[in-house]
Amino acid sequence: MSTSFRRKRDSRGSYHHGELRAAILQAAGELLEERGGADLSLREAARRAGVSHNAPYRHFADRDALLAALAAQGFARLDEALAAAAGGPRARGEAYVQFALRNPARFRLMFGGLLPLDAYPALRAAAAQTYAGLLRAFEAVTGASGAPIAAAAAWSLTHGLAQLLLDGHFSQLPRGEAAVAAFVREVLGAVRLARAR
Amino acid sequence: MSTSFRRKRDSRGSYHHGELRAAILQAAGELLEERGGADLSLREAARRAGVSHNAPYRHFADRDALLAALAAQGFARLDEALAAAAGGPRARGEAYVQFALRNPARFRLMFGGLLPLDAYPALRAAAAQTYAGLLRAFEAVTGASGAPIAAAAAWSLTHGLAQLLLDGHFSQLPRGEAAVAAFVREVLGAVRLARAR
DNA sequence: GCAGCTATGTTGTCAATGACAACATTTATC
DNA sequence: GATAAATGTTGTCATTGACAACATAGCTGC
Repeated sequence: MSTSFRRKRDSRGSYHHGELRAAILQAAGELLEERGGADLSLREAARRAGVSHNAPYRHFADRDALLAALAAQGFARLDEALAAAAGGPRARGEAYVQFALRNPARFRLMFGGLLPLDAYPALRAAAAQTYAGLLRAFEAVTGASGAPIAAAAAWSLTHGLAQLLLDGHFSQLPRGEAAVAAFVREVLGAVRLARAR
Repeated sequence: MSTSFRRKRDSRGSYHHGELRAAILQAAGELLEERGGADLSLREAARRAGVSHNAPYRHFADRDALLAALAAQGFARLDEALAAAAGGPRARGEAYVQFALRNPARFRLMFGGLLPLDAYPALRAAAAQTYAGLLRAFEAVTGASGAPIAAAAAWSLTHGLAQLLLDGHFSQLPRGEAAVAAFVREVLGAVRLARAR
């Protein structure tokens, strides 16, 4: 599927690509999951998209800007995954962890601190939107006054669990997706949020 | 202080450094907090330690090995900080978050997934020891059977909170160390761990 | 239809880096 | 004291991010 939009309308190699920004994002996204964010090179993404080593600079100011775009894309996808998870906060938590485990490099890029959030307003906005969705979900449960703390606690719990699982810190866990899912349910279920005062 | 052990016993530039491994670790540790783990270069660490660009390779197999050593050092320091935090699990949680906020780059290196944990047994051991300490602390509270899940939940909560704070995801927070500490207490306090079944 | 403008790719180049190889100098061992 | 093993150094290479200069395509107004 990736070659279909490589050249615009004729197969003789035309000078302009036409969809290069998207093509680079796509190639970089593949590289991201293959090699991790730290080893993602602009030049290799360009090679994979079939363009010269400097072409990406027309669409991304520098390497960090490309990473930021990938991370923002990640937040958008996470939002979708959370929205699709019907059920209460607990179902959302499970979806959150599942997203992390299925997109490890992407997730690490989003939260690994490689990128200065403040330098990329679009990225910050994407992250803020994820948080806002979480907050709304909690306001329905705890009432508006207790929501911020409850949401922060729930997000922390879920996020930390995802991160620690990704890093392999629960090494006593049996292998297998089902076992992990059960563990996640158990951990999330072990927690009660105190009522707002 | 860093120059005192630079040359062994005479000030005429002797060929052998004598404490190079420690000196490189020290220099790299400084660079880590200044620039973050992603931009830490072996060559700059060497320069800072006053040796040639290739000297570090006598003590570290490659760049990742140096990072792994820094991370392992980080786990050891975290252990100390946690052990020093008298009081129940909650005090340990606060100490954990505080460690992260005071050593952001180190913390990210420890948990950022830049290093494949399994490739560095010493690193894995250091991380496992931190977890073991946590487990012990919880066995005293919840009894042996409920401890693993309770400890996992507590660690997840604390770790996630630290990570999200580091990334600046709670942007509505007022600035200042005291305000952050209060927020941490509030979030950690909002959670109750269910009793073991 | 076409003259020029702007966006988009390309080639050329540079300094920094990680890594390897070959060599030099110490320090330890017998 | 000779000789081996450690430890540092110099030399070199391919890769990379970034900048500059150039080339080509597609669009605009006429």
